[in-house]
Amino acid sequence: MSEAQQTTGTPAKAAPEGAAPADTAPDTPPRPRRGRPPAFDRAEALAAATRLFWQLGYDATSVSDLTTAMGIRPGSLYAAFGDKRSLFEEVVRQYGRSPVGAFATVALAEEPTAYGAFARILREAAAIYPDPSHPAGCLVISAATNVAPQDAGVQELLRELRNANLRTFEARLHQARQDGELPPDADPKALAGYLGTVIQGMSQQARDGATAADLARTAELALRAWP
Amino acid sequence: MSEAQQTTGTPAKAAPEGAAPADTAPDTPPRPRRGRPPAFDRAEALAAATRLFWQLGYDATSVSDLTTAMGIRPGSLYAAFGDKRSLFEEVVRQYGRSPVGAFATVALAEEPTAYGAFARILREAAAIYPDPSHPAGCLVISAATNVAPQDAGVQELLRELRNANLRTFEARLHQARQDGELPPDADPKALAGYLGTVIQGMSQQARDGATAADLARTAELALRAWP
DNA sequence: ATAATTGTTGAGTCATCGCTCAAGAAAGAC
DNA sequence: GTCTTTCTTGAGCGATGACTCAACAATTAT
Repeated sequence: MSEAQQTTGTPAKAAPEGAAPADTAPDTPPRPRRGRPPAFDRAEALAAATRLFWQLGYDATSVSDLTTAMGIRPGSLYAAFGDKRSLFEEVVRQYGRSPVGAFATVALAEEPTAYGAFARILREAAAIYPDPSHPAGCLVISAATNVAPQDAGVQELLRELRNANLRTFEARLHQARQDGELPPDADPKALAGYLGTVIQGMSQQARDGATAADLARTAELALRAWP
Repeated sequence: MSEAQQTTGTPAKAAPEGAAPADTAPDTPPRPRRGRPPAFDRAEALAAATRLFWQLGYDATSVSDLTTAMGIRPGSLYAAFGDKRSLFEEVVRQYGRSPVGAFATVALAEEPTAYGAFARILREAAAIYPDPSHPAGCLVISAATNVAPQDAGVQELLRELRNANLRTFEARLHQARQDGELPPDADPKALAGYLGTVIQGMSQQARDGATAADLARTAELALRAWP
């Protein structure tokens, strides 16, 4: 929810409008803009930045890396995205709306039972995390684990997203207990913590070279703990 | 096993003898050294470096951070430990010999059954990872997840340690199946991957604020998947 | 046309990075 | 004592970090 916020004391002129206040228009309305048009595709540049942050993490990705991968000069980057931190936040927002970043939310919304939802989440994680079409693992889990103290806010941002996911898991499991899908002595918070632990572990395993088959076996074993 | 190795092309003069070729003498033999004695306690300095790397990770820990925490000047650090990379490798070696870093190896050596060993490992991880007497989680798991490309070797070092642990797990489980402790259709590699996944996830959870009680419940749930 | 607006460019800012080195200080050897 | 060895010190190295800015280019508005 938090917006841009400059690191230095400059009077905040960056991040003109981007994709945040899209209101009710989901796609770019063909309104002709005023000045010189951008020479690069904003979505493509954002995707390139996403790949870099996903693979290297926030701190290890330099602005020089970013401008090279995005095919633009620093001035364009700062004019279009604010600063490095704002760019990262936009990357995280977009990742959360992408299929790869939202598969858990989608499964929770679509599956009628809690078991069905979490079984699907674990099995899809096993397929998605090692998928070679993108960097291994989950960006939210692994892109800001080692950060310098001055970038602690970035670490906190992702940590809060992870813990919010845990609370969503817990709420769904609480509902399942009320529905009688889980026994009355089941512990929603404990089960949510366990499932979150397995998911985060699977992301790390994928980054360490585990294959989709490896993770699929892990997912099936993990599901045997279901009450 | 690899020793020092300079990053730049200088003819390698660093890391005089440190603690590596300790031969058969486990403690420092009281042999009086020749020149000016060091003005700092090497073990204490190493412990301070360990805390920093453990908390921030390799890249996010600067040499300036290190010298401040260790109470020495850069020249002393480089004379005593080689370069930043060698210092980190020594930190990792010492961590692997410490109680906190070796609890899994100890449990595997001491427990007669595989189940006993892995149940103890999960329960001890639940107690150790969030212990406030040191940084949260496991240094080997979390100290080199986001590293710049030029430090990829550090990432590879810890990754290899993690994968070696997985192979140790797998060997112990293979033995358990041969002993009849596990059913003939049990899959040692899959089970090792699952247990490693849970352990790595618990480390991340501890870094995200999970308490010892939280992780203890996770450990018990994880053990329910045992064949 | 001219003005206003927006984007790009390339050179450049200051801070910090890992790291080095000559000079001096503290010990044992002689 | 003097010599040799080892460690500490403080200044400083080149490279890279995130970031800025004046000048120019490309578009719409009038």
